[in-house]
Amino acid sequence: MPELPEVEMVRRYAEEQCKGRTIINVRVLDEGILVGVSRSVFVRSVQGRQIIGASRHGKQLFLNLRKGFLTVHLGMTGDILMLERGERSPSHARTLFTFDDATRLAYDDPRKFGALGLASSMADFVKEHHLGPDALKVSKKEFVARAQGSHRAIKSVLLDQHVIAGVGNLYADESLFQSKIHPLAASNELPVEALERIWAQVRHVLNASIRVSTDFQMLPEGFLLRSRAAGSPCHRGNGIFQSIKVGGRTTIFCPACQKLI
DNA sequence: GAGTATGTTATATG
DNA sequence: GCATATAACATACT
Repeated sequence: MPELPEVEMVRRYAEEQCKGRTIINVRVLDEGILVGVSRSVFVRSVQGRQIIGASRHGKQLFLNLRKGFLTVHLGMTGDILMLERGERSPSHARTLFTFDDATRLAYDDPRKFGALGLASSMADFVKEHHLGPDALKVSKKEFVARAQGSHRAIKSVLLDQHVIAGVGNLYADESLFQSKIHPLAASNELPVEALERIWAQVRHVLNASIRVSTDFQMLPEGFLLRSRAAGSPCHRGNGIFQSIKVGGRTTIFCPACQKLI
């Protein structure tokens, strides 16, 4: 599911569905999903609290409680969904929250890479986890400065949540494709102009995806994500999309459009 | 069975 | 200690 645009969709859903509701019961079905907090402290801190909103920093989601924050990271396969009264919980539900009106919220996560926890403030959480600024909020100047601080491949830098928070494997490929930059280009060797282009494309790509509710098929023509597959032709003409590994992650790019500088 | 998957982090290495 | 690279986590699907 989850890179910044997908998490933003979940945030909106959570806010729509949960705002104003009070959690009266918590069932932790799989304790492994709790991070940095014991089951008893988690339950005690959440039970009886009202949800007053939902926030996001990069891929990290926060349910704003009347006091404190319930932190949610969706990992690879996490999702949240509201259950109507009596509705069966999904097969990989890891935690169930019951509200005062008997509806329930399920945290579902087959692969269990996600995490639930507590934080006293978003700033605290961001600091503690050394997260970089949100990919949609970072200024051009700060992005360039941060990218210049690493000699790794630019794609690895985009994926590093300590540099900026929110870009994952798919949107990193898309942003570099739109910027016409090779994923293996050394971050600190890219001209400032190229880094500025990447900054602009990261926001463009993330915003475009949010605009279509992360339905890739609804993206405008010319987006790699509409058909991200090695061997398929680049719509710009010459190239054939190629697959390589960068930092252990599958990377699709067009060798004709994205030349190594 | 092998290979792959939208993420993070502990561990290894230089 | 720092920057970087890699393995490991758990499950489903092709």
